[in-house]
Amino acid sequence: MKQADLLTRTVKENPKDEISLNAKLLTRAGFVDKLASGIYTYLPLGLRVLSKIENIVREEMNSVGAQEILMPSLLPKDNWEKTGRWNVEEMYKIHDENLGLGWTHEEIITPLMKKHILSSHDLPKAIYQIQSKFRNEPRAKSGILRGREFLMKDLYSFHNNEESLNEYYERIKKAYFRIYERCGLKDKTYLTLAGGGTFSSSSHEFQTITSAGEDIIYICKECGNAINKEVFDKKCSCGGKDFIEEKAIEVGNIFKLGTKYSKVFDLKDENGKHLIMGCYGLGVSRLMGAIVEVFNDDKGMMWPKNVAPFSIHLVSLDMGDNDVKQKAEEIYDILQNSNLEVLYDNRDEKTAGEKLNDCDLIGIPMRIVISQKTLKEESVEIKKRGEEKTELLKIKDLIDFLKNDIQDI
RNA sequence: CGGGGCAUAGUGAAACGGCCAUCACGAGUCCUUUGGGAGGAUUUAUUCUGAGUUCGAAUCUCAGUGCCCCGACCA
Repeated sequence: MKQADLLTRTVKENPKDEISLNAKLLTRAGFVDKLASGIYTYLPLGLRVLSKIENIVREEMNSVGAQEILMPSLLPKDNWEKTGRWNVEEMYKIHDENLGLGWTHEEIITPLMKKHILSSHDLPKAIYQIQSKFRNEPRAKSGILRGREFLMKDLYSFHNNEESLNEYYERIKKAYFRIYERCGLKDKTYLTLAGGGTFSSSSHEFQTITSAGEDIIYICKECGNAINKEVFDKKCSCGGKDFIEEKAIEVGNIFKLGTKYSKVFDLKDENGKHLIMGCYGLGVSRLMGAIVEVFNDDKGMMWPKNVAPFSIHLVSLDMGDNDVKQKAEEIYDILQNSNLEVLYDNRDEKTAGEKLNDCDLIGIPMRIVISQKTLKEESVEIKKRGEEKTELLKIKDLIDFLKNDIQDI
């Protein structure tokens, strides 16, 4: 992608109407645009990140045998009245229609499964979707961390015995940790015991430590897992004695639903036994916000390699110099042909300072600068985001270097 | 939903009830510039909406709307 053609440009000033760090940085760098409170457009750079996270989630869900579908967002009233969740605050309703916007999908997936799970031979099954959810939040806040419209992965599993559900529940825990690891959040994310809420006796949250978080968790020094405040206040269980209190943002939540919904919609096996369900949510757009909150410095964002909008930011200074310009174009073509994702700053009217500051703000993991100075040495300058160190590298060695080192970025 | 704050150009800010609403950045055109936000010339507004007070309102009053923050809420 040539930066001169990119839809968005960066801005120097923080938006007046955003306080949260993720909103400030994402807005200044042109990743998102706020349309209304808690409602954001994902612009080209932002969408690239969102899609990468989405694909990581998708791959990990597929790896535990879950099958992807896409359910509607516009949902008829009947199903919701059966579960008593039509007149809840979360639900946006369409005036004069018996339709509401989906904020969760048990009411849809459960009756849907009646058509496809015909006997215990069809079990277990795990079905998920990645879809925009709508929630009438009493207070949207913190940029893309808590929105009224947001992207969420919701997975539902169906079983005819506890062992099967428990086994799948544990597999999902592992899959979730692989997702957080691939997003660079492994060291910051804790499995957290949560209260049963309205649904069930067993639920876990995945909490990422950040001061932007809304929740308080207590991390057990002995087992490395955490307990949320609600549970902690009730009983200091888990055996451990030493806890560390941290602010955290909930980036995932898994539940054992039991038969709550299968009973309402009469979803059962051939023996007339109601199926047992599990439910596993993960906020994709919230995860993106959490990553920004964790990885940044005073100059901008610092994307982990797997979710970065591009893996290389190629910057050409001295665009007035034809030799530099020509060489930069050449390098860009070579990188493109090597299937590397490159944002190429080919803007000729921008000063060096502006271009380099944009690199820091946008936060692509590796920066390659070519200028009169480097060209004299037949080299380019390599710098990783977040490191001060720069090194000159002969242009002829560039591709080999990237092939070997791109994994380490 | 309770409490607080804010609303002026694309963005960020300034302006005592009184002259043509000012400045910076951005953007457009022309010229010069290029290793950490460069210089000159020129262009860039329905002061959120509606009512009211006043000779006169960006400024005061009332109502509405929107946004942010704290709390409550929250698969």
